Amino acid sequence: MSVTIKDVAKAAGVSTATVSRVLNNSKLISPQTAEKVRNAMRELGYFPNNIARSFAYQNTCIIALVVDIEEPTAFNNPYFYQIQYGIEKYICPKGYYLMIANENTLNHSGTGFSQLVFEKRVDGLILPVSLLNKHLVKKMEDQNFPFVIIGEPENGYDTNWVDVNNKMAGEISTTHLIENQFQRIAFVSGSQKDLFNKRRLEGYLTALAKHGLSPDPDLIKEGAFSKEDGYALMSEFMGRQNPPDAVVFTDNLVAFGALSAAKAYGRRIPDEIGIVSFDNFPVAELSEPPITTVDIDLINLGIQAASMLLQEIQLPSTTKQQSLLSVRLIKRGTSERARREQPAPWERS
Amino acid sequence: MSVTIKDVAKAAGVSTATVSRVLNNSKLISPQTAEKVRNAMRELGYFPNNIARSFAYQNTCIIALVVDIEEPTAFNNPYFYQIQYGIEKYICPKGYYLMIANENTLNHSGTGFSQLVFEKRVDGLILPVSLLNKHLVKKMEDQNFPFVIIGEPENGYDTNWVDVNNKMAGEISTTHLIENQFQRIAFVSGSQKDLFNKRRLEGYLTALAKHGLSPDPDLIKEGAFSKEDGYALMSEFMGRQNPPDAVVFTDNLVAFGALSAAKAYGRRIPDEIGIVSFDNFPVAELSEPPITTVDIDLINLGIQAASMLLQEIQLPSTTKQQSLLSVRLIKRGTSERARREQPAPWERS
DNA sequence: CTGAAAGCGCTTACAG
DNA sequence: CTGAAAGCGCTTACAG
Repeated sequence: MSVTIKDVAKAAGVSTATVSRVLNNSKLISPQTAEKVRNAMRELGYFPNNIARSFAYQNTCIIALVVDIEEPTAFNNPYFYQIQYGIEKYICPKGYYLMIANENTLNHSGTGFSQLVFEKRVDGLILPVSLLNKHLVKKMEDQNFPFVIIGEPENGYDTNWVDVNNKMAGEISTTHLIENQFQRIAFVSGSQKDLFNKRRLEGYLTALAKHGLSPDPDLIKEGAFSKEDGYALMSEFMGRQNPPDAVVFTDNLVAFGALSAAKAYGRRIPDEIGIVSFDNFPVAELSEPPITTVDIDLINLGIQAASMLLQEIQLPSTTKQQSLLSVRLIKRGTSERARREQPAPWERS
Repeated sequence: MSVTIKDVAKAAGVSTATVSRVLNNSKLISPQTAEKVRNAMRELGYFPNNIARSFAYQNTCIIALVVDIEEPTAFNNPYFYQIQYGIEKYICPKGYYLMIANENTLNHSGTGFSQLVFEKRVDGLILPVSLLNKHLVKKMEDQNFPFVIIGEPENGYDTNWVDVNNKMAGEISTTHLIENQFQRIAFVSGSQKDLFNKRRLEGYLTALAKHGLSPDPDLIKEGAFSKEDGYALMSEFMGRQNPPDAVVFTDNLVAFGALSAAKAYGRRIPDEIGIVSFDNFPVAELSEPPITTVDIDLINLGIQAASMLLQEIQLPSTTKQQSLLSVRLIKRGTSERARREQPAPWERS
């Protein structure tokens, strides 16, 4: 059907081995021969058949990102997609391609993502920690199959993983509020069953401790997931005898709802209530005032995961790697109190 | 290295052809033999090597979605990702896998996505209309390479494509405002160089015409892309002698900004100004009041594209298909005027 | 119903 | 520097 290495060999008057060597830029080939072969390729419109090449090498140069998405609300969270973008961006210039597999659909039609591994459809896997189950990992390790986990596993499980520094996120957000003279800082997270939320809480507690503030259990809440949860929680806070004067939220939408509540109750932001949240999307910049957030660079997280995986594919090692990415605070209107009415003369720009 | 069909054949005391037939559920095989072979597979822990299978069939059972994303703002738009989800969901149960290729990164490292085609890395392609250039399409057509375009091409270009019914979107949103007794309805879109914006405008004009309203050029604006654009435009509208009493926006964020402006100017929504927008994400539900939108089912768009592509792969045809998906209006607080103070008795629930 | 053999299009160790 | 040949692990037309 299409032009093969054989046709090129015949046209150039050389063997297929020589054509193959030209394809692979082998140093053994004389410039004249290479030239001749390349001309033949051009004339015939030859393209190497990657399927055959894969077969000879027994690899695919494909890695898969396994995701775990149930429609439709997951699309409000671009989490996986930024990671995906980072991965693709990193691997493409290195000659690798990205396959996307959704564990939910895979499971409906087979044995889940392990088929990708055992049938040699991909050279490596990046998967969220939520899909890490010991049975499967055991199998992959037995095969020396390269994989990287996104998200820190529980119990210091020894495997390749990358994560953002959630403790740092909790710490810098809290410290920022403390530096803005907030005194009673509450902490509102999702489920404390999730390790990343535990880490964030640790960071919050560390920041308080470093500044000699003692934590108040009444100010630590978990299980908030929606705008409505945020609204309800903030309302509850404001109804108290001794309410917090600032809140760290681990979720953007929750913070958005809380901000609405604070405004509805007539509180001035940030003078009377300070708010800091995590993640920069979707609403941090849209609210009035815009919300100070800990920005998490998920594109970079993807890049790190991909880099770790390709390294593992190219030179397998028994030593596992872990990588924790730092985060940075984007200061916006919900947290920065004016400390004096006028800047000092030397501070004017 | 790993277990092959040969090992299974030896263990089961049959030929490799027989093992292969069992793998493919051939009807020719006697139940007893099949049983024997399956047992051997189980004992040896055999998995078919998909690379070899691909090689024999000369296909990969992979299709690629080519996207066209530049970081980082594109992540605020989940457009591609919902489509991606729909595609994956459709193809996975049919034994196909999804590859993601970003034209931007591909171009940096080679000849763009055409390498996917010519090197036989994928069996088919789904690509956005923005990447349709005649040179490439010509090549793919010459090869009978299956592909589907997302988005209606200009000039009725004859190829397989899917799109949402943008004209319908423009029409139902405008009609909805008319039915709520709005009289001077403005239309604000992105660039009218984009066909989908032209189609939306057509729909708007059609709705006006059907209700005997004549369009006013002063009320038709293009080139709005951000929250800030929306704010500025709405402010400008409200400063006029004869301002619009409602606006159709083709972009969510623009509508969000416009809504802020209207509120800042003390207008009551929807009594004094009606607003309808397109797309349901990210802000339509978050604003106060929430914005009435035309919901575009991008997951379904992905499913339709995938379905069309697999059909093309499985039974190639010279006839091209086009598919236009209908849209529906989600009525929210920015458009529905109370027509009477009290519902009629028979309407009370 | 089953097997021997050719074939899918490359790569590469070996020989020269 | 180049070529003949074996090999990567399946599938399938052909013969029986």
